[in-house]
Amino acid sequence: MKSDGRLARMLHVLVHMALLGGKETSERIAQMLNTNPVVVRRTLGALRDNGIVESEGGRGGGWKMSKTLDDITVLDVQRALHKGTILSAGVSHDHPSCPVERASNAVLESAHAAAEAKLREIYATTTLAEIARIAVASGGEQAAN
Amino acid sequence: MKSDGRLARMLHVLVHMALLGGKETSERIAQMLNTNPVVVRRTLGALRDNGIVESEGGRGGGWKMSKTLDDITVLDVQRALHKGTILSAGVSHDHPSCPVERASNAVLESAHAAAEAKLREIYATTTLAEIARIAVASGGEQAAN
DNA sequence: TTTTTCTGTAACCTAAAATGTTACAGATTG
DNA sequence: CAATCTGTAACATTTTAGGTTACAGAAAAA
Ligand code: FES
Ligand code: FES
Repeated sequence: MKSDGRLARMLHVLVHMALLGGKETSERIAQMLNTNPVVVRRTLGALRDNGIVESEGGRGGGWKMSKTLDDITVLDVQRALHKGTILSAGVSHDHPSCPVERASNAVLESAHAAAEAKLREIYATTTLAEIARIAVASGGEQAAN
Repeated sequence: MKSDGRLARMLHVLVHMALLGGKETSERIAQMLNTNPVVVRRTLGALRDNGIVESEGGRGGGWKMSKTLDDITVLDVQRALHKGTILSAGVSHDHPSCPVERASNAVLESAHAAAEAKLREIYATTTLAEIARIAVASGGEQAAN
């Protein structure tokens, strides 16, 4: 498949919106993401349904944040975009009654569950404010670009 | 894409081969994986190139293990199948000069690196013998199936 | 009230990667 | 030589994110 870049893109957009003032239109966000307004509406729509941003139609409308960067974690955005687990184990279903297949799957699933726990822990303790801080700190020189 | 079940399948096949005697043909393995002999050759071929199994052509040929279950870890099989990292962060490349995009990507990559470290640690300390033990212990009753 | 500017969706097409399939070439044994 | 295997090439299929086109509807502005 094409790799899933929604989480990275949404983090980018949210930090952008918070840092550079207020409302942004789908068209402008599409330009900064190098894509199409429809893709933006689709993806930001999921964040709206989870109370992270708000949208307003009509002239002068657009998107704005519903929370501050301090009140949004990476995990919040992740959950808005994908229900269910973050990682998946890639098990096999070739011979469901076979104990060996079940044991193999169980080992892989348990390992992935441990890795996912680690990932969720980091996502849950990383706020978008932290990303903004890193960006401001590291991007000072290149900001004039 | 279709989800990648190669690791799970290969664990299954290797434990099967070790437990149920010696040589197996691509045709027989394909039946137990509910697939095609060509898929089996492709996938087992990667394990052969990494010294985990050996193949022999011609009449009476087939596949057999090059090591014991104790000497193969899940990580060995993983590395034979995929070079490079296990997890990937799904970063964005929409605006490479933007410090915010870079910070977002960096945070995601670092989180995934931590999760991957956990995963590799488990893979590296789990031998196929352990999978065999779990299968034998849990599958006793259903083995008659 | 008409025009302009936005969002919201439906209904496609495209891309990428694993898997499945068909068809042979080549090796090895009997 | 015949039979049985592996090794590959060359497709077709499946899945899911992303991209595109085309409108409908809402709201401000004129
Ligand atoms: S383009 Fe606006 S923050 Fe990156
Ligand atoms: S089919 Fe042989 S071990 Fe599962």
